[in-house]
Amino acid sequence: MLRLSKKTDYAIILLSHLGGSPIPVSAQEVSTHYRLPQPMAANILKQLASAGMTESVRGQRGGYILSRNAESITLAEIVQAMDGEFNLVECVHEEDRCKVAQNCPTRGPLTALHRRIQHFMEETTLSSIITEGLTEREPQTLVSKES
Amino acid sequence: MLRLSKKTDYAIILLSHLGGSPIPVSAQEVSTHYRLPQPMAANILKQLASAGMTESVRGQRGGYILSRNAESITLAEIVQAMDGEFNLVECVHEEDRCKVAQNCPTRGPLTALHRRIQHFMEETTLSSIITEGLTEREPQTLVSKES
DNA sequence: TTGAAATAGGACTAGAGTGGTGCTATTTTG
DNA sequence: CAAAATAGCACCACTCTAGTCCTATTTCAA
Repeated sequence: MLRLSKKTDYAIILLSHLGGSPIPVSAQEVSTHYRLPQPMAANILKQLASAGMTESVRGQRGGYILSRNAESITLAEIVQAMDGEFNLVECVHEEDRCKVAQNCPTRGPLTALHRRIQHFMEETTLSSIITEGLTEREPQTLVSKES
Repeated sequence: MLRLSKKTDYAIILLSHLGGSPIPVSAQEVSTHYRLPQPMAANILKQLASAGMTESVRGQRGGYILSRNAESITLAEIVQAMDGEFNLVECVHEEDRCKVAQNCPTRGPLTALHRRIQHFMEETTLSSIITEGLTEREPQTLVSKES
C-alpha cells in the first residue's frame, strides 16, 4: 500500500527525542512520553543501536544516546535500518531477473520515481526533522494536496 | 517496506499495452505476451475497468480498451485503483486521531515527502510512461543512485 | 442455433509481512 | 545485593499480497 512501517515512524520519533537530550534516555522514558508500548520502544531502540545510529549505556541510569550528530543521520538510513532495503518495485535493482525486461514499460518511470524518493530521503537529515518538528506545529499547507 | 504492489506494477504494464492498441485486447493476449498468469491478468483488467480507466467489450473478440486517452490517466490514479489510497504514514490525513499530534516530530517531514511523491505520481501520465518505455531501453542513469 | 471465447463478479487460499509481546541473561548503579 | 536498564532472542496474532477458481452472462461466428 506504499506506506512506511510504524516501526520506522516510531524510530524517527525516538531518534528525534534522543537528539534533544545530552544524557542517555531509557526505553521506559520514551515509551511513557510518547505513549508507546514499552517493549516496542525497547526493541526499536535496540535495533537502532545495532544499526549504529545510537549508542547504548547499560545498567541503572542507562539508556541510549545518538552515536553521531543529527546532521549525519538521514531519513534514508533510518528507513533502511527499520524497513530494510528500499525498492519501489522488485526489479529496481535486479533488472536481469525480470521476465519482460526488454519490453517492460514500467522500468523507466518507476526507477525515476524511486530515485526521487531515495534522493529526498538521503537529503533529509535527523537535524532537519528535529527543526521542522519544533517550528511547524500547524502544518496546514503540508497536509493539503494542492500546492 | 515502501514498495508498490505487483498488481500495480502489472497494471501499468497492461495499461501501457492497451495504449498501443486501437482494438480490444483480451486478458488471454496480454497474459501470454507478458508471461503473466491468465487469471491474474484478467482480474487486474477487471479492476481497472471498474475503476473507469478501461472499457470492456464482452463476447468473442472482446477485450479491453482505454476509456480515455493516455494523457489523462495518471500514475496516481493507477496506484489508487490497485493499491487504494496512498498514505505514506497512517496519520497523513487523520491528524486528529494521533496520540502525540502536538509534539510529533514526524508530521512535517513525512507529509512533505508524501506530497512530493503524490505530486510526481499525478504528473506522470500513462502516455509519458509509454513514451519512456519506448525510448529508454537502457536506463543506466536511472538505476544508479548517485547523480 | 449453438458452441466457443470472452468479460462480470465473486469467493477463496497459502504465504509473507507487520505490529507487538515475552523471556532470560548481562551489566551497572546505588 | 537489589533494582533498573540493555542484549539477544524467539514468538504470536493479524493483515495484506499474490494468485487461483468458479459460475453466470454476453457476443461472435460457423
